[in-house]
Amino acid sequence: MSTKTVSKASRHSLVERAYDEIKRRIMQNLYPPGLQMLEQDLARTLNMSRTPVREALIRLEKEGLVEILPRRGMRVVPISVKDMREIYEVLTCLESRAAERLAARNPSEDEIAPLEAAVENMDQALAEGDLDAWAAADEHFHRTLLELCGNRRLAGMAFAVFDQVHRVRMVTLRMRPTPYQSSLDHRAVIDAIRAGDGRTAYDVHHRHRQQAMELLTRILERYKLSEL
Amino acid sequence: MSTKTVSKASRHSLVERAYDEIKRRIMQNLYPPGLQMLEQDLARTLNMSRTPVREALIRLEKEGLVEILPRRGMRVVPISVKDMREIYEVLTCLESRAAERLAARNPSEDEIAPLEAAVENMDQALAEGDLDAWAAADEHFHRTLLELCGNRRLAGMAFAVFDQVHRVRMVTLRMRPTPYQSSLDHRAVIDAIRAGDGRTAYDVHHRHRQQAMELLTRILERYKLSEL
DNA sequence: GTCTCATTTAATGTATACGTTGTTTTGGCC
DNA sequence: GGCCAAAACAACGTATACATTAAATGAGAC
Repeated sequence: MSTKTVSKASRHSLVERAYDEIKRRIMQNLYPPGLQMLEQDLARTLNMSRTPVREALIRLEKEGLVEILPRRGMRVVPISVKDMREIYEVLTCLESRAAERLAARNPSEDEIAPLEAAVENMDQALAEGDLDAWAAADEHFHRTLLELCGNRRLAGMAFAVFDQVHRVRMVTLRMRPTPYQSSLDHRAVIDAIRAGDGRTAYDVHHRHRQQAMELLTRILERYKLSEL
Repeated sequence: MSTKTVSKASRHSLVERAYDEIKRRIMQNLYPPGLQMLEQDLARTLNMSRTPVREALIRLEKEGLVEILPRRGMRVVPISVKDMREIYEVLTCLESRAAERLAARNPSEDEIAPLEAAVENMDQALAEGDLDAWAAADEHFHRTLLELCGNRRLAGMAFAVFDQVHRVRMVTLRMRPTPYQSSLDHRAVIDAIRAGDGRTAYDVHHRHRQQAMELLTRILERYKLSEL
């Protein structure tokens, strides 16, 4: 395998490619929870040597997506109900705080626009019965909220746990009742942000996340999905 | 450098040694903020090849202690006032939630004992005028609170940011007024935990962290410590 | 003197080599 | 047939090799 074969305009490093690709496969459930794979096999699959794969795996382990098993390669971390609750608890804290913070710093209408747009997309997707589009728009709202909050560390940490439950959200998407409530909640948060009312933004979003967690918990238990 | 030279009962891997050692040097300010160092030099210093050093650096970067500068090695991340506020904001959220959670799950007296002991040590250290011992005991209280809270992810994330400000706490330790208030706050949290009063535990600890942040901010600004 | 561009240099990013060690398999014994 | 020890194997952890490329250097024009 000559290094010249990498001709394809890859201004990205191999580590980055390995990282992106493995992460994508995990998030899209191509590498399902519990899957074990050797460094060698990953390297072969990705058409590179073990070195960049190892470095990508270390990053993914720190993000909680993967577990490095000495001498047995890596394992895709499965999410139990308990894990899910842990993650949502963290998300609840951090995102609510983000909403509060954003309200407190009185953002311009331009900054709020993407939030508004995301909620519009959620409603439209629901009207069209396109659950995948709804999920994408909802995720976009949450991510934007975090990006706007002005605390990079807080946002980064929330993103990490968000990615950990992405798969669970996708799998359970069609097991939950139609999520009409979400855009109502989000609009209420936006209103509070516009009004500069941090307290309300915090409370509304906090309740929103809390309820999402309870819902997911019930679904996982009802469908006996002990590990995802 | 033969691999057999590693005779010294090191059941730890080299990556682990590199990680621990570099982290220690950063936290103890032997590698001060802003310091740049090449992988080569680190490897030479630690008496190992670049491979384990690189892997350790990736971990440290994910923890926010170090920045990997492509082709220029690593840099010890300096903490600005803004960073400090970001970190304390995250700590405030997460730790308060930990306190609330711990109160809610009604811990046994055995579990509470280490918290109690930590506060005792803080008081004793203050009585003896031993600020370093006070800082250690205070840190111990905060860490124990997180360990007991029952949410591993929450605790892990809080630990990470806690480590990021450790250096700042140490440097400013002797610039702040004698911290008599801390043990009062901590005892109030313990009382609330004992009473199963999550709300109070949350509020008291939240205020405690918030005030610590304001104090640190003022100190950094007064002493013109723009980056630590 | 300084600005530009080619050349050189140095450190990296990645591949490969290799010894170590945990695991599996084999063969012998009961 | 089942169990245990020893050998074979496999994968890793680490070291090393090497091509790449960003940065530094220097020559030449103005």
